[in-house]
Amino acid sequence: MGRGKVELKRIENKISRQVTFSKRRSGLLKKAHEISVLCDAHLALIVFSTKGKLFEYASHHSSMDKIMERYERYSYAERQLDSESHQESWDMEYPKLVARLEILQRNMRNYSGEEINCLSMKELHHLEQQLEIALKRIRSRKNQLMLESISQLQKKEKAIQEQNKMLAKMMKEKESRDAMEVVEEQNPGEALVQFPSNPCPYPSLSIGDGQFSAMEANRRSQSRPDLNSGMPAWMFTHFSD
Amino acid sequence: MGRGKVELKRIENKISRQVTFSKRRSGLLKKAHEISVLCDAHLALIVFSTKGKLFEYASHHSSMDKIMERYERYSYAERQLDSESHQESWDMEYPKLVARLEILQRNMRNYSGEEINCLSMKELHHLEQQLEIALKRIRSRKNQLMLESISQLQKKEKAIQEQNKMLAKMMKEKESRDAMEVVEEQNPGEALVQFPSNPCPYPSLSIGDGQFSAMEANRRSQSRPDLNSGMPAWMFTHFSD
DNA sequence: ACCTATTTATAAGA
DNA sequence: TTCTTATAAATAGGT
Repeated sequence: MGRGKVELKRIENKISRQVTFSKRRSGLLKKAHEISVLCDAHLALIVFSTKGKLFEYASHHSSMDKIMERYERYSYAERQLDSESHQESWDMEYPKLVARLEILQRNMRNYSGEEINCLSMKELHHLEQQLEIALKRIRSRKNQLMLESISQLQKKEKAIQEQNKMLAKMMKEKESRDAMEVVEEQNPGEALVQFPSNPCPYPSLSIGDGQFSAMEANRRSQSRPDLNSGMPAWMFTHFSD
Repeated sequence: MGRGKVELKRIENKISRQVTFSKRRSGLLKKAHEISVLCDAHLALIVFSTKGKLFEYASHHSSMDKIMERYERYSYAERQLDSESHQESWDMEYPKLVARLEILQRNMRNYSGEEINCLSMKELHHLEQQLEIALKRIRSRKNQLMLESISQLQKKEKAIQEQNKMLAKMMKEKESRDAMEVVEEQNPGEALVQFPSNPCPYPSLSIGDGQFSAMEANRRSQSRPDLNSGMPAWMFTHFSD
């Protein structure tokens, strides 16, 4: 509709794209409003421009949140089925864990808001089960992290012991060499036992440090009150944070 | 656009409302798609018909979830301020519990998004504890509902037994009266025992029905697959749903 | 932002 | 629901 027909493809000219966006956006919002009034439909419309500006419409009936909440509840069943298949593979990759947690949060949202006053027994029960699942997953992930940490620690322990042995051997050699020198040169001005200035030519190892750095590289650091009762603080010191 | 002009008001005729809905819905979805393609806009559209059927559109760029998530991030700051004030009191009434759950979700949201890839042990642990708290509340609420239900049932049971007694008494009286009549009138044409056409002049009572109607009045009714394993379905029959 | 030739959407009817 | 068609609306391209 307009002077010329338009192909359904991205408008390359930035200016006319912007103009078209503005025109069609208002058209879309208008039509959304019309259908909601004429047909008594509940609807929500969210539009982000290319530049990230937000425009939204929600029918008079309900707020954006209400509708999104309803949507999520609606599509819960399907999602559940989607993720059901992953149920088994528990050590799933991070992206999947992300997705799962996203769904979980969504579900939590569903049950909050004014409606929680009116949650039925069934819904409460459902929620409870979801949370139980969430907990299971989180614990499984925690466990995985701990096991990884333990195995890392064990590796490092081994490496350090290796180093120890080596050092002990070096020391012994050095001692015996020194003793020989003392015997041969009789020069008491020198220190009897002298380590090289860098006593450890091997890569420095410290237990429990940095083994998750890749994983946790761009985590935001936020100060939150620490509610970690039940696990003594020292337990966390093996995990970079 | 069409044979006649239309006023912007709810179409009262149910049939034409439905027809208009169907037509305009597809128009709206089409336009939504067009603007997303032409202008490279990210958008999400959710439509519920009056009867509760869901229609949705999400631009190719991102899933519905992504867009809703983005939307929520957008309006996150404001919400945060709203609920911040409720932070402290812990054993609170429902409205406050609602607020608390909102905060919980918030926290969950914090841990999701791309950032979740990098959750640390500490953060996982924190999350776990929050979920445990949420579970506690939900269970406590469930318990409360069950206790309420039980006491309601007991009340009704009593009332019905009361009624039974009364009916039995009435019946007995009627019988003896009839017997007397038979003796006096010797008229075998009439039924020997005749209840009034409405056998129960008392308000009809049914166990376990409607005791939560006020609370659950405006819950939407949607058919979802029942995932409530662990509690037999019949258990829910005492709760209106 | 406004204008208007055109294209599109759709109301009514079948 | 789907199709047809007259007409109302939306809007592309221009100012």
